[in-house]
Amino acid sequence: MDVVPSELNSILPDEIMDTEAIVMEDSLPVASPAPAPSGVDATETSTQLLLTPSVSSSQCHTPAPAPKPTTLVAGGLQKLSAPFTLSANHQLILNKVGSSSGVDAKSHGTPLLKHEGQKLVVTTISKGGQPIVLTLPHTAAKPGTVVRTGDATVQPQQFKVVAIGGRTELKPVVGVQTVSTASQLGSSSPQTASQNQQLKTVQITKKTVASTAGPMVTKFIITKALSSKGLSSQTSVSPVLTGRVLGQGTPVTPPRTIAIADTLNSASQSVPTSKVAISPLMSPSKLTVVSMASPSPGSPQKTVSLPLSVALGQQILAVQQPTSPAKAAPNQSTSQTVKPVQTVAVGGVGTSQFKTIFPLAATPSVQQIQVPGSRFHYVRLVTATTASGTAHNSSPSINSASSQPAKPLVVNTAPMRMSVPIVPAQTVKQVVPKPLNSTAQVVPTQTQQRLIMPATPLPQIQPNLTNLPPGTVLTSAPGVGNVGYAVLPAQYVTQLQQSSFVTLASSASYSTTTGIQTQARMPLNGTLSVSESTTRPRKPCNCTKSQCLKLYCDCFANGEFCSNCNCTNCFNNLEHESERLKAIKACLDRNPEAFKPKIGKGKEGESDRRHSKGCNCKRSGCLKNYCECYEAKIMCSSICKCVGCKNFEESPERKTLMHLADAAEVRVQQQTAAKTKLSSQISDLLTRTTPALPCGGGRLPYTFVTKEVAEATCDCLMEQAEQAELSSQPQAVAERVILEEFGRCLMRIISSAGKAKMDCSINC
DNA sequence: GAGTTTGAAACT
DNA sequence: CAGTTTCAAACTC
Repeated sequence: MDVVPSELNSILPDEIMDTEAIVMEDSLPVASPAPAPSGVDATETSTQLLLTPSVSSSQCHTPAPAPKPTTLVAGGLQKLSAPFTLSANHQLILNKVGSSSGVDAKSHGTPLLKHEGQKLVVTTISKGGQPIVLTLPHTAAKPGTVVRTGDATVQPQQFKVVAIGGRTELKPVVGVQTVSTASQLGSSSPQTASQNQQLKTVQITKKTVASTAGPMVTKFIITKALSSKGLSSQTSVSPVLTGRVLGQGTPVTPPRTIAIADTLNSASQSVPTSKVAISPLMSPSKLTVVSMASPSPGSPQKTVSLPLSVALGQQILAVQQPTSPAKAAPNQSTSQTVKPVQTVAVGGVGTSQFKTIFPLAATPSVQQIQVPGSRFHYVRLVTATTASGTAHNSSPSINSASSQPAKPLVVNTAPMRMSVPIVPAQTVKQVVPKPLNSTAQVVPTQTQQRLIMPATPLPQIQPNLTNLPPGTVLTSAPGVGNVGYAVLPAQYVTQLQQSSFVTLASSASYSTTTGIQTQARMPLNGTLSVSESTTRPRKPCNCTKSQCLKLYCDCFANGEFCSNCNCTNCFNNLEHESERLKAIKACLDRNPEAFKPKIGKGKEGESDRRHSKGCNCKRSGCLKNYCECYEAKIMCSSICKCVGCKNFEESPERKTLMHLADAAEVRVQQQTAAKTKLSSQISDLLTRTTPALPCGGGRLPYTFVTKEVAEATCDCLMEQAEQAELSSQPQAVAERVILEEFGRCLMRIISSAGKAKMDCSINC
């Protein structure tokens, strides 16, 4: 992976997004959160991972030196406590427990995970310059509210690494270890394979959620198949993050370790890398990284190879593919079979999103770009610089990589898969990337697995890196070196990859997609499943005069390309990328925060969410959707300039409206439930009435109740009725006689059916 | 579905 | 910064 120049980092934002938590609900069994050690800031939780450092060039072919925990996260090790745990179903769970603050995310050589409010930032800037950023939305504790980590009432923040592949055996985890136990790694840890490498520390720090709504749990799911042989192969190719799960407070969970490979330049051609582009999330979301490595149940080393280079929040999450033992051998010629890059695009403001990460066939690296002041992180896609320099040199040193930040960037044209979100079908576009020297091309009907990126250099955009539209992904443009970017909304990246998903799903070796989809349907907070939230169709715009290049257009305002909209003369697409970029710049010139979410966190003591600018309603009373506050289901605040506002807490009008809305919603739910039930009953009925198999079935052949049989039965009943009438029988007696006849008819039918069935059984 | 209302965005 | 115009969504009929 190439290195982002330090000077660039200095101008990039350290804030990724200002949204709600990605995932706030965890229904999966997890280890109990370890109690925070004494002295821990009760308002925060943290998890630190001990990572192996990048492998130097000399280490690629030689055994790595003994483990050497080199860096610990600022903020005090004593605050570490949250472990990774690996559940029985291959789920690596990183519980957030104790915490510290003041983490310097830009400390080179210090990968770290920190949480700021609802924002969980996992930043790894190794010596190789490879940053890892995991960002979760803010969830700042309310003033005066203290939630103690380890408190039974507080659910743990979690990172979850799930291996999907049907493995029955857990691999020993190597690599995840809290700092407090770092010293144990080299001496007592059985996962000695990791001892050959230096250790890096990753800290995950998150303030404990203290909202009145109750503790929230952030769950980050990374699904990966376990590397078949884990560490043994990783030592030569990629740095391995090693560690061990702390058993603090979780005696039932045996300490396990996980090896997380760290993608570096040295492995850029042979070590898979995953990327995730994530748009700001306003509501709980889950991110799942699907491992494409085939499971290796027989692996002697219970090791999870988890390449990690992740950026959350409208950005790129780069995750290195697990390096299989064989493929990770020093001879990188065998590494071509490794699916390298995964990209996840989680887009959409204000909606829960669930995206999956899929491997790319190519091996582009990811450059994490942090823009100061921006809520977004940007990632530049780069391939290994030159084949001779990195691809074939099995041991490029990390330092050398970091010292070459300005390598020419070339988008790898090899087939690769990128983001594969669960998106509404209507948004699906299949795109076939063109060669690098060509412009972007969208081919809706083809399914080649190449990613096309707009090749347009964006000199006019670069000065405004801090305010690119949500979901924008900066990718390297061919032939322009580091200064070339292509701007893609994450949503579009998502669209680009849809075809890959299909192909992926059809591959036996990537059967994990089923699991992902299953997870995607897991309910969040018991209200809305991820699937529902992500598959909710984006409202199409109807722009006619703005060309969808002004903020009037919701698509454009949300940083999305128009897709299946009703707009006319739309320029909000790749075909008009240059115009679009100009429009973006124009908007940013007018308002540098034009693409930032309007609904953000309010001042201390105020509601968690409020309109950033406030509304200016005059006639609606702020009780119609004309009002942006009301539309966002938030109260008007002091910064609103509305007239006759009725959108405040005690407003009787608002309460009435809310009640009506709730009632309507209940009715809709009831109707939906009724429809579902009815549909189920009909389906069941159809199943029942489906002619049973003549042989072997437990049911009688209902087909015996044919029209003729029914008519004959009716004749019999009528005959009984006539006889009763002729004999002047009382009505009650007549009815009884008719019913008895009906019973006899039924018995005959059943008997005949049973006999036929029996005969069939004999014949069969 | 057409027409009206509304308020944000854009413009002056 | 204020006033006006433009625009598209929300709303009504």
